[in-house]
Amino acid sequence: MQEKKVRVRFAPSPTGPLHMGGVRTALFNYLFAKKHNGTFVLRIEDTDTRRFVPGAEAYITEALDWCGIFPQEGVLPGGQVVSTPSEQHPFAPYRQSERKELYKEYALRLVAQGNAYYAFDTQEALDRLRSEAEQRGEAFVYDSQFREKTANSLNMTAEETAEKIKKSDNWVIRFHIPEGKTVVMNDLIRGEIQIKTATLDDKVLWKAHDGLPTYHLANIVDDYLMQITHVIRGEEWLPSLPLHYLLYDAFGWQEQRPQFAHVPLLLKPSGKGKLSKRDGDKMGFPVFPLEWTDPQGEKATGYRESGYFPEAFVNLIALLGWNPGTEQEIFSLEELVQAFSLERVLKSGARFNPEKARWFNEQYLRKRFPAQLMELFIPILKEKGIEADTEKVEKVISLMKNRVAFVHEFWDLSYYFFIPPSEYDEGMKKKFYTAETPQLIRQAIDVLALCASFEATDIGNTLTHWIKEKQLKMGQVMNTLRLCIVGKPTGPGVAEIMDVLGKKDTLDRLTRALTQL
RNA sequence: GGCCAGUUCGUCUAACGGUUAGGACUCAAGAUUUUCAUUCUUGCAAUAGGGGUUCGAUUCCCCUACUGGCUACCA
Repeated sequence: MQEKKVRVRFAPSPTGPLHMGGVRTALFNYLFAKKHNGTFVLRIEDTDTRRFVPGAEAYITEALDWCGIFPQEGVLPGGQVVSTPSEQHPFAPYRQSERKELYKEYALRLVAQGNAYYAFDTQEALDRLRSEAEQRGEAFVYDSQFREKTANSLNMTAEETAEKIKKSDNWVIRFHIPEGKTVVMNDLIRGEIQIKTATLDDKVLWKAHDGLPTYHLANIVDDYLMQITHVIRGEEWLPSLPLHYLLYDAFGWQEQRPQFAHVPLLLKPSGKGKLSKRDGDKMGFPVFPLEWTDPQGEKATGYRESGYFPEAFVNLIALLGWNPGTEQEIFSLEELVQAFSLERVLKSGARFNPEKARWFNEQYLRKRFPAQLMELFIPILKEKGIEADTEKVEKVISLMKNRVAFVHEFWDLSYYFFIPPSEYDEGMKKKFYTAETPQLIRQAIDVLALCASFEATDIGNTLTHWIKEKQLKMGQVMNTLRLCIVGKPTGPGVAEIMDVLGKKDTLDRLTRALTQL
């Protein structure tokens, strides 16, 4: 049998910024497509005119772009309208708002076939029924029983229906859930799932207020037209899978029905519920790939702005709800493509762990060359008013690289390379400052002044030679010198620090310590 | 409430009927070191509970509990 070429889509709706769970869904789609030499399509599902947020689509494309997840087909970064089909975009357009005209005929076809019907309930009436049911501790279901009692095209003549539609815009098209059937579905991750149609309600396919299809209709029609072979989406869609199966049946598209894979949700780091947009600020970590300012002007930080490398971000979300079955944890995008399979996607939700996220970034930071990190650190130094020569900055980075997880953490740990100490650690002073200390510092100045090359190993040798010769204590001397040049009890080796500072600065700092300690 | 799905160390996860239940993050201890960090070594820590099936259950089945999702003219 000839296997169909794999075609997957990521189909977000532009109602706000994509959060990391959404990015992960996109990533899984992308990995699956690449792995099978297929096509990854980006489609924008903007049928909800009420929740549409300007800028959200641009955010989505930019976020994917930052992650290195490039769609081959569909809506591309930059947002240009691809309205006519081309070789690269054979099923254009890819925004549902640009495809409006197309859905109506499918809705009408279902009505004509008896799989759907016009309903005339008002929003208020339904709301009332729902709240009444809720008060009785029940749930209102728009099911076969209700269907019989209310005004709709099923219990009206064709003329009456036509009349009513003509007179008012207040009609919707609902799917007619068949009675007494069991829908047997298959999910690539969860296996077989069965559900009785009696528990399903007649979902709206066509909305009255904006004259657009709902997600369910548009999604199925587009997946069919765009020849999608695999639908990889979040677990929150599992409950509508039976509807979607029934829709494929009603259209007679069983053969073209894609395979479904519902990926587990990302959960809050602690407490209840799925990861939501608000968690980030509360817990002190980003939930968005990129910074986002909502229309009300409220800002939420992003992984990019928090100093994460895109590779680290992609790596960490890939391992939430999926694992390769080996002990490898660090993966490039290419390696992920090779290793990925839907079979190894977990069924249960994954709690996001900010500490592990930090660890991932640390791993990627260490892989970077000092010169690369320097590029990122120099702007931070500039902000602090430091104009150091690149050779020195690169040396600092090399020395401090394995002490930080983020580039922005360099400053707090290495400012003393650029600014001489203005205060000295009290604890250290107590421990190492004695009556002989000034004398010791003067000697050190003399010894170091004679040090020819002033390179770390030479400084180290010179100092140890002097310490041994004078029968001084290594810890005592080194810590005293550290106190003088750094002012605090942390950092790389004293000789290394002196190397970076250079002879002049080192001696200056020692001299200054003589009067300031 | 109803429907669906899930449940292995605190967290992410491995083990697809037979393991001293493995790894990673975090934490703790030790070694190295002039300090701090790195590095290395070691340690703490889990199969939700109860029934079956089986010579043998983390693994298969059932019940309970808990968790998550859905229950819109939102996606």
